[in-house]
Amino acid sequence: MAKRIEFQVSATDGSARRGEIVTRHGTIQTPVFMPVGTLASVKSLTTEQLKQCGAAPEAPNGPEIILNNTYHLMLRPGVDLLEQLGGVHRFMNWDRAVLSDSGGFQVFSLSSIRKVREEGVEFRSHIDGSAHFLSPETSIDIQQRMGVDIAMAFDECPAYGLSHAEVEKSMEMTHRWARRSLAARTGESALFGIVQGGIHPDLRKRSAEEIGSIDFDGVAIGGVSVGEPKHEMLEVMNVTAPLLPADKPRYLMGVGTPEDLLDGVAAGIDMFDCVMPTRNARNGSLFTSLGKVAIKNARYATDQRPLDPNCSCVTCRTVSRAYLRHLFMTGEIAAMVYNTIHNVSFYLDLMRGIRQSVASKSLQAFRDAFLSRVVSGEVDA
RNA sequence: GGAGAGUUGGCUGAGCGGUCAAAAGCAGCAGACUGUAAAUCUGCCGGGCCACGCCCUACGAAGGUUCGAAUCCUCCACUCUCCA
Repeated sequence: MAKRIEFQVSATDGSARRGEIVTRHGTIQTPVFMPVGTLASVKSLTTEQLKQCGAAPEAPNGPEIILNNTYHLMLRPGVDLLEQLGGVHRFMNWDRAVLSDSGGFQVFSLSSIRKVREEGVEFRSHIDGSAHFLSPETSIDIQQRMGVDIAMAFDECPAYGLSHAEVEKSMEMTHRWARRSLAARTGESALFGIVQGGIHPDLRKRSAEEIGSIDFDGVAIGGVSVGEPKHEMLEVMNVTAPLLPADKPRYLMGVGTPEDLLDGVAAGIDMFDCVMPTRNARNGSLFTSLGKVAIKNARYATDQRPLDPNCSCVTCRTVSRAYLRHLFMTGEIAAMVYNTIHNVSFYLDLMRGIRQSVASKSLQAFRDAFLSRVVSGEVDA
């Protein structure tokens, strides 16, 4: 069988890497941000609208890869149906790459309705209470049957605040699950392992060595963005990233803010995903080149300027802040559409800028310029 | 003309002698959101202040009963329903 993905680094800037990942559904320029489409949908956008995100009018727009979620799709519409309908790509008319989360995050986020055992995790459906089981074997099976380009090993994402001993125990199980996940992989999906270890540097080191020694197609840092303080997340990232294999993509799961992305790339991360641009968009919190805009704020009621003067997404090209505020305040669906288009575009544009700056060895300058603009507070100027 | 019901903070609407500056919802103002149980959640929401407590003005208007009234009585104004 041909390699499931090919990863190549074309340039570096310090620890930062500029590269690309070739998949069966197109090539991904890295470092990359992957919008989250949990239920085979980037919330509030049609697949066509998603492809219109991003600012470069001449270039192919839209993300080159998105996420979906094993647990959520397993419940609805169910993997049998997805398989019967030709997989997630065909299902949502998406011809670019898809990475699926294994359900490991739901071990954390749905902790109140699940039971973890060595064999796997028993979930009670958050929809109807019915029992569902995910293990390394069943998770990988589902991900493969969905036809994703990149599957994730099934891991246990531990909560923040557990003791060293508890995190260690969890991590060791995640390591066993990692080997079981790889053993279960039989299809064409690439498979990434996930490093755990909480906020403990010694555990992160052990986990990076263990996961890095397994024949995965890429390695992820999991277990962050679970409520820990920012500096803890950065420390985990900075301790772990350098220990990961240099010839595989490195994926920081669930991160993050624009600043986090800059820090992550600087630490040598190649892939990110986060619900922040999409969720915040629906909640009226918009990222701009000049800082955050809470579009519901009264001061935008008569503001006829574009949301972000430096953005050329559909939203910023066509409507005013005043209109966006009106749509948001009145609960119009279009508010979420416009807001999501912008936030996703902003993230894609940010990553494009980051990639260019790594290629030209100017990431630090790019970062400084970006942050000085964002903190200057000129959104309302 | 007759009988009855009602008038509460921007709106709807609880309260029916003290624990009421007055429930709840909405609207409004602000904040949060990091591998999505999120178009969600949280806080504020009469005014003032040397502000975790105090003062002022408040439940249609005016009088009254009472130690104490949004709550009881009198009268006035207005609104609504039904019967002629």
